[in-house]
Amino acid sequence: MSNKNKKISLSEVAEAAGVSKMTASRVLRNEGGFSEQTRERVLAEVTRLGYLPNRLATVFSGDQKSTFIGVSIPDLGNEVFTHVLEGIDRKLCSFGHQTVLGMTQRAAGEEEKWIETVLAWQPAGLILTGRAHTNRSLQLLENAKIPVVEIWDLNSSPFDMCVGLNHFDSGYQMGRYLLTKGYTRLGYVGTSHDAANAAAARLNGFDRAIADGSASLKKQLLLKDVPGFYTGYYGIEQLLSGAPETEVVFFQNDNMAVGAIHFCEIQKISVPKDLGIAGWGELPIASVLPYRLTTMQVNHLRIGQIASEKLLMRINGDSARKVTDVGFRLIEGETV
Amino acid sequence: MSNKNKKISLSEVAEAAGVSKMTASRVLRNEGGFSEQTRERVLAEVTRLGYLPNRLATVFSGDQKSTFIGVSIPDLGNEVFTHVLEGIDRKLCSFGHQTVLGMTQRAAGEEEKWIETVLAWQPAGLILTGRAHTNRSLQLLENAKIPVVEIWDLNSSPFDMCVGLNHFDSGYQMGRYLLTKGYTRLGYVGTSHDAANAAAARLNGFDRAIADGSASLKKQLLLKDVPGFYTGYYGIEQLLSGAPETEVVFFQNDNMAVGAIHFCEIQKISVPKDLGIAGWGELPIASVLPYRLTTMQVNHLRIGQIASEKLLMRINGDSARKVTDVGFRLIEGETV
DNA sequence: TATCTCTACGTTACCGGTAACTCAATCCTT
DNA sequence: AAGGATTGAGTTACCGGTAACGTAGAGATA
Repeated sequence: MSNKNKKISLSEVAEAAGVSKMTASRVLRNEGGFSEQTRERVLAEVTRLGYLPNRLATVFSGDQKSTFIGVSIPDLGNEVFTHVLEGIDRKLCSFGHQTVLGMTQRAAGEEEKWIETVLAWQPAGLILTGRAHTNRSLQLLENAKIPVVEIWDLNSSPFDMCVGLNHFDSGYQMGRYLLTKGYTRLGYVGTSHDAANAAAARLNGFDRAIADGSASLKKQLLLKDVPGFYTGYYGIEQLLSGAPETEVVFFQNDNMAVGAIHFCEIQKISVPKDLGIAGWGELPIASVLPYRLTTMQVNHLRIGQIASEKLLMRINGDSARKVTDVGFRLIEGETV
Repeated sequence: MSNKNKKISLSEVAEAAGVSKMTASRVLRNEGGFSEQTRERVLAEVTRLGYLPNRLATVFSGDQKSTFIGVSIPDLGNEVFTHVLEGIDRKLCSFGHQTVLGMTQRAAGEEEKWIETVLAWQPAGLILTGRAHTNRSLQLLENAKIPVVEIWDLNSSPFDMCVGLNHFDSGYQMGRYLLTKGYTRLGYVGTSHDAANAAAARLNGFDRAIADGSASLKKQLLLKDVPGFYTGYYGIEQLLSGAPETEVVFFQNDNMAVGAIHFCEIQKISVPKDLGIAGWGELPIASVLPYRLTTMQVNHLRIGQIASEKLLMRINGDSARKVTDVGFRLIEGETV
């Protein structure tokens, strides 16, 4: 039945049906210009031979547009980005597009290499996490002439389009909030691993708020590890041993904050009486706590959905807003 | 500089360099048969024009093999599968392949549709989660003549290759373990949402162990929701209100188990004194607990890595074992 | 000097679809 | 009955690369 390693092409279907491949093509696209008899014969052969069209051919020849969308995210291990990716893929799928994944923050220059590879496949558009790109990356994007959405950190003058939130501002707001709570000796624990440098922007905002309020950032710790539960656990230990007078600590994300709370429980440090803890991102892990974690709410899924929507609009020739701010919301929990 | 919406092709590079496109092609592939002078002229034009090869053309013409790998996972919202996906993408990337993502378990028949779409792009191989496929899906895979790896649930006679663990056995072992701990009235809480039906297999195994031990499964609850923290929280509440005499509950995964423990804390139900709790999958969320959760350890990342390795071997013409069992390990925690 | 080989190219054909064009037979119109 | 429109096709060219083959000129060899 099936010839060795050779896929059935439209010509073979056409030949089997006794028509030219152009006629077969017309039948399959229901373009008209064929008789009912011919239609049935062609479709019968399609089924019998198990014919599947080769999208490579149509896209390559320029007759159809590609439906690939390249999506680069820093890290699947980071829960934050899997939510974003889920939002993206859901939306893209429902509009008949395919997500070509790239994890690009394991090594420097990885993004550039990935962009080059994926562009060679003629994608219809690109979604990139973060706003830092090499010059050559920008040149490649320029030449590609396809819509590009940068997500996560807001960029008032993006390469093309942008969806995210102002991480600096969210850090600043958290700083202001902690100051209004009466804290004067604040700490920060994060990692140097953050992909899009968004966490660094949050820290800068936090710093600025403290400077504006003339309090002091006693200690900031940047661990060389992934921003997870354990990093928070050991991070708080390390911070407190170096700066035991710290009154409140802002963490890179909720996972780390919850790790820190776990440490406090074991060490009988009362939260928030002895030490305040604030997280960022409103991750599911925080639901585990018997009280509400003070954190910053961000709608990750929505970032992905909006990014996809903008891209699809532009692919369809419509225009889309350059910058979309999804914002953030301070959750006044019970941990500060 | 850049012509409207038209990408630079090899012919244009060749023309600019004053050679035929064949010669330019030879230079780019470093195939030999050109002078140093010609090489320099061609490469200079490549840089100047920002030429990027069109992989669609070479793969389409059959001169090169595709480097796409289609990967279907049920749900990115389920942490378990993001770990598997991470393992897959890391390995594939490092061997120059691209992951084309598909989330296929939101609606029935979604997988079949996805397979058809992705096959049209001539992927080099496929990784599918789960072992249940429609007849037409199998027919499509048959015609495609590319390697396929089914992951997650073990299948002694897979379509092509298979990596995973025996979910039935893992449920059985958990059941046996709980019986040896002296429990006689056991419960189960899961969801009907489980993608690959692997959770159903675990429940069957659990059931069998209980039957073999002549204890009784008092109540099993299948919620119509995602298997997360909240589902566990409300699931245990519902189960206990219907069967308060239950002594121990096995959950579909750790997230649900931790949610249940949270409920117990609030209700002043002592774990494990008043109620035993067992999870499955050893997810990071369990690290939040001040004691070790009784659960089943599974190396998710490794499943993805092995699946990719087998696929890559077969793509390179080597043979690979049909079935790989990554196994599981009971973690005897402090919650039963 | 005639032939032979090697170098550095150029030419043609092909992959699998579709657009654009062509064309014969039939039907309709006045 | 002649001319025009419609129907149901077939033919050719093209997309961007590469394999396979062809070839002119230079240098080596007999």
